[in-house]
Amino acid sequence: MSTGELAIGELARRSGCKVQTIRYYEQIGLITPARRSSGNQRRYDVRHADQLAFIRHSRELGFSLEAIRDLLALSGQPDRPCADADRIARRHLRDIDRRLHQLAALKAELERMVVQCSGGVIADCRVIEVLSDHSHAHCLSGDHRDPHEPFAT
Amino acid sequence: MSTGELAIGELARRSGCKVQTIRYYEQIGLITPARRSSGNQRRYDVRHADQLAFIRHSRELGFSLEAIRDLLALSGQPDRPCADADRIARRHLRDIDRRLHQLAALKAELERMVVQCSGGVIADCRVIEVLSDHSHAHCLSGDHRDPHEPFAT
DNA sequence: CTAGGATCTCCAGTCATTGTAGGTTCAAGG
DNA sequence: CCTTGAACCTACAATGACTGGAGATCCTAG
Repeated sequence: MSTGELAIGELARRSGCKVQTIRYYEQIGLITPARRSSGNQRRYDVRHADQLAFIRHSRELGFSLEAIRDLLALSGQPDRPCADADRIARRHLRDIDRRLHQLAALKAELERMVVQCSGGVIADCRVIEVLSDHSHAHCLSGDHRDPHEPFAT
Repeated sequence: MSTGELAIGELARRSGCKVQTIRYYEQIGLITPARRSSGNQRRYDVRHADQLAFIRHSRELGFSLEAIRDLLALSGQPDRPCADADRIARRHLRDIDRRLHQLAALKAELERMVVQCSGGVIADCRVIEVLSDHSHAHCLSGDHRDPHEPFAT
């Protein structure tokens, strides 16, 4: 097939998205549905590759799919003022900034914990002690993150 | 009731966890199950408040429930060496640090996007343009975050 | 005794995917 | 033409860490 059309696997390879993810994006209406082959397989063209590149880059920058949906709609209307896109980006920037401060505070506290750990037994361990501390007196800052924020480790 | 026992709502109020969250923690075996009243309601004592304080503080510091499970087990064995607790904390610190760098890079890119937006129309909007850029040529750093990381906005 | 707030269990939903099971299609090699 | 086997299809379950709701029960103050 050299019609210039891409199968989903090829699109996935080029865009860096997984096959499943592309199908998911179609399912939630984030991308326009693909044309189907006679055997019901998805066939894509270059517009889809661009859309996916846009989405992927936006995701890499931490935009939610909802924000990306707005941004995509915006990008399809070149004549409208860009205040909306700017507003979305600025709000996102504020969030990033807030998170950055939170993380910095957490890092400081963790570092103090770890540095002070004497390498002895649990009973004397600063790590456990700090975590156990009801009063949070060890914290330099009350700037703990919102418990709703998803995190890891 | 002045037996020193707490109902779940009182425990929630004191610990800052939501009632639902406490039940959830019990369900997944993170905290020891509460004694039940004759009418099947949960009754807590001070040990539970301590456990929850430990969990909450750990969550605030970004530890996962799995890490907290390990930490809790450790904290119950005061005679064992604290190397394990230290190792968990250090690994978490590395993660935080990595995330901090990623966020800083994202922030820089977003700031460039936003600053360059001329306030004109979408067609000239740098925000959209940067997001659309297939080549990622605008990025100062290739240090984009792992798309698996949960994020917002 | 009654009112109402607190609690109970069970289940569904969130977000952004990822993974699996079981079946179909496609393209190339024999 | 036929067979392989990789890639594709749909549909559904799972992840993590909760949150929220429905509908029933309990507890306590008045």
